[in-house]
This record gives sequence, structure tokens and C-alpha cells, in this order.
Amino acid sequence: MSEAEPSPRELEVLKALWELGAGSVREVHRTMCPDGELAFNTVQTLLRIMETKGLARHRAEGRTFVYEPTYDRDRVTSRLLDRVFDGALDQVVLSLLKVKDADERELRDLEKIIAAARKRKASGGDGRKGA
Amino acid sequence: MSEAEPSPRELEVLKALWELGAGSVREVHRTMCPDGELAFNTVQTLLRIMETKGLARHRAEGRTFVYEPTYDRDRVTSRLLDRVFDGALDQVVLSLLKVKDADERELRDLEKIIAAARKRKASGGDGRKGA
DNA sequence: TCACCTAACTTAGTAAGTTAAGTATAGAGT
DNA sequence: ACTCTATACTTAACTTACTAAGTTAGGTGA
Repeated sequence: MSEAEPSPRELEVLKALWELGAGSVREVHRTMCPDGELAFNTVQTLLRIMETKGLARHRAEGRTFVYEPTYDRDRVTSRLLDRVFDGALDQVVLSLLKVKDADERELRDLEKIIAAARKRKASGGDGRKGA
Repeated sequence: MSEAEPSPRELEVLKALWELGAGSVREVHRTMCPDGELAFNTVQTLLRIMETKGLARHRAEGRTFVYEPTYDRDRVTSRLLDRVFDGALDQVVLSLLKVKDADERELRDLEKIIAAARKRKASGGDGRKGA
């Protein structure tokens, strides 16, 4: 099984978790549906299932369970995209640019990000590839 | 409902469809599982369901149905990413670069893509997308 | 025409995702 | 001690996804 894919609803939970860093069921619930679209219990169940899938983990804090995401947003994004492209990074950006039609500021930001990546690679001298 | 999300399996079908441009059930089947992991009928059913969801459409060519994807890869990618990020393009690229550790050639390609996007915006002033 | 191949359509069963009511328990307040 | 509340755990109904066998019917060649 190793690394389960989050379902759409689970992704919402993850987003709340990323925003919070870590949080109790109550906090996650409030974050992901402030207007109570989902019942508290529903979120609780989701989190329990996500734990069995390895998408989240918890520690007890008093009587309350505090949940944490197992994978960060980068990891999840990368997996999601590998499903559509097969790891072709530039294809992704191309797609995005075609659809989103970024403004000048965004384009410049992107260039900065790329420059930073290049520098990181050069300086660290560290071209590790995680397995 | 407007625009349904493709399930994981449906995404595989879409990938075959994108590769083919358009194709019969048989062609899609061969493309997505050359070693017959899935039955022909399974693919056929998937395509029919995808049509009801608006993910694909077909035209009859003789007795054979030829299926076509409704949305191109860019569109699907963009929607997929909006589920994780909320349209923050540079966040996506940042995520990707963190995880993928692109090589120099890829980085240069990315810069070219960005430059092209900028030019497209400046010249035509026309960022129109055909449906 | 009859047998055969191919392809579409029907149906159905298993599995996974989604939702939430119901149940039990541990502390906090009176 | 008794009640109220907040929390975790159990169960289950209901939906959607996945898979494929079975059925029907149009062409093709003998």
C-alpha cells in the first residue's frame, strides 16, 4: 500500500491540516467548514480513516487527539501531478501557463523561483534524489 | 454538476485518449493496458460513464464508437491543482521544484516557457483559448 | 443463409468514499 | 454524587467507483 492517494474530501482535510500545522478534530472542523457543512463526527471519521491510510497521525494531548499531516503539500502535489504527466515538470508549467494566463508579476516570481532552485543546486552541490 | 472530477481510473483513460487524440474502445484499451490488466468491457463501461459525466464524447464511425476527450490535459491539470492550491501558480512551481530537484536543462526549459508566455501576452494581447 | 466475429448495451456484484446518528467515557461544575 | 459537556469509538446507511460477465445485434465470409 505504501502511499495512499487522498480522496477529494480527504484533500480538504489535508488543506486544513496544512493551514493549522496540527490541530484537534474541533479545530480542523472549524477550519474546513466554518459554516458547519459537515458534522463534527464526519470530520472525526475522516481523520481516523486517514490515519489508517497513513495520510495523518495523531498524538493525545490530554483527552484530545491532535492530528498532523504525514505528508506536506509539496509531496502531495507532486504525486498528484505524476498521475497526469509522468514527471515532466515543464509540461506542468506549460499547461498551467496556458490555462491561467499569469500576469507579469507572477511570471517574474516564477523566474525568481527558478533562479533560486538553480542556486540551491549549485551551492549545496547536493543533487540528491530521494528514492 | 457542470464539471466532474475524473477518478484515478478515469484519468488513465484520459491519458490514453490524450495520447491518441481520439480512438475506439479497442484502441483505448490497447493503449492503456497493453498487457490486458483490464477487460475490454471494463474500458467500455468507463468510457460510457465518462461520457455521462461530460469527460468524453463519442461519434459513431460505422459501427464503432470513436471517443474523444472533452477537456485537454491543461484544463484537467489546472482543475486538479486548484484543489490543492487555490490558484497560486507560483506555489505549485515552488512545490514541484522542491520535490523534483530539476536539472539544469529543465530549468532552462522552464525559463523559455515563461519567456514565451510573456511574449504571447505582450504581442497578441490575446490570451484566448479555443474551447 | 448460417456461422462467426466484433462491438455496443445490460446488469450486477464488490469495494471504497461519504455522511452522520448512536454509544460510551472522562472531567468540570454545582 | 449527579449532571452537563466534550470527546473518542461503533455502526450503518447510502453513494460512487471499479470490474466484468452476460446479452443483443450488425456485418462478413463460407
